[in-house]
Amino acid sequence: MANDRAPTRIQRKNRAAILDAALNVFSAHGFRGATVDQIAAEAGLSKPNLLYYFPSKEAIHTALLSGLLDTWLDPLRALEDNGDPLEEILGYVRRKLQMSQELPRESRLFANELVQGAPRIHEALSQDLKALVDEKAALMERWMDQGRIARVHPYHLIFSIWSLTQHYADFDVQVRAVLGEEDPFAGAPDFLETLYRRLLTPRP
Amino acid sequence: MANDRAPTRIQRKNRAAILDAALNVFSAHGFRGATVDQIAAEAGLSKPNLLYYFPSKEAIHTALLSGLLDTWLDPLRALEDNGDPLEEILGYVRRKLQMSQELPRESRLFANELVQGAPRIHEALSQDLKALVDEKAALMERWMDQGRIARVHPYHLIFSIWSLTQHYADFDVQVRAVLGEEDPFAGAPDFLETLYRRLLTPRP
DNA sequence: TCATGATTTGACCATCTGGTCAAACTCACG
DNA sequence: CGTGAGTTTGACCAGATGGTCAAATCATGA
Repeated sequence: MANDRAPTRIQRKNRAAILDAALNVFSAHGFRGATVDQIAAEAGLSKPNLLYYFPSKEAIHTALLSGLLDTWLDPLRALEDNGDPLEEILGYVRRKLQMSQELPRESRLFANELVQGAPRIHEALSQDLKALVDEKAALMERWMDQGRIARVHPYHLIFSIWSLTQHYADFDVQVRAVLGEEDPFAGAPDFLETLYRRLLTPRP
Repeated sequence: MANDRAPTRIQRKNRAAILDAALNVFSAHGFRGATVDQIAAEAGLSKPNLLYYFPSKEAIHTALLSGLLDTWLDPLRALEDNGDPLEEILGYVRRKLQMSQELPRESRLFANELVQGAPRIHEALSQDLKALVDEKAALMERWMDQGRIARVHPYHLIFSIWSLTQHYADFDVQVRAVLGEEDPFAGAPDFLETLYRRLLTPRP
């Protein structure tokens, strides 16, 4: 059995292959829409073989989500009180947008989970995520008190960054259907920079 | 059989009940995650009875989507060249936000479909939706040419309105988990009005 | 009222799905 | 090379799922 000793070479390879395949399938069909057979096929394993590495479909999903949640929140964690507040926030926007471009599957994995009520990560949202957002919102509020950025509702400001950047990954089909040939990520960075500059530049 | 003659009273009632139940189930679980039994139960019908009114699960889904697409795009259609451009756009934002508040199931239905690659409405997106957006983007571009609103990429402007408003319906769980007690729709209208005023107010 | 079409249902079916298991195979290392 | 742990698989299972059908029930207007 795959116990909790140091993983063998084969274990590492197969676990990684399974998680990658699961990311493809879960992000494309949601939890209930994904099938173990499909994940196994995509990972190049038989179904029983896959279930030798993870005890259940649920376990794969959980492993994926919890393994990715940290990565997902890293850009926000990196928002700190160094230098110019506006540049800090613009940096966060840029990093988030870049993640949408480079990790669209991860974005859609979370989008699927959230839009369906987040039954499996609700706790992480109201614990870890809330704590992190509370902290960063407080930081932004301090910047506003000091007049270094314009005053807006800090939580809604954070929501806006999430929604504006993840939109390009989560609703990629729609964006591309509307834009036609034009690459979404050509115009997005400029648009978002303009938006947040105008929103947050301190006004007299 | 339910043919194409004028629908009876019972037909109207049951079809409506089915579509309402289907909206609940599809918006909560996505297409593959929804089951016919679940929809039938929620509509207060037996499964064979439900399948007497719609030939298949797919047919229910299609009927729902195409019936709702028009409603969904109405606010954008209402954006026209009357009065002040900025107020026109703010009105659009307000209507969209109101829809997120009042019709969250509809929003999540589309969100589910889009995030999973929109296999069933891809055509409507690249035909009707694209045409409508092209038209309204052109209108906005005219306003920008006339200096009546500040210049930004008109397509990304429209995407931003979609993402910022629908976020509150689609990712409701996350928003509420982070906000705690505070009602999301308390702060959202002000935040969005401020955002679009600052973004679009013509600058010297 | 009663005949006829509309509506409803229990029983059923084929397929899919998550998961199990014992047997077979492979690999690393003494 | 042999051996025991690690790995893989074909066959299988129970329950869920989309869908069918003939028979029963209901509603309505002539």
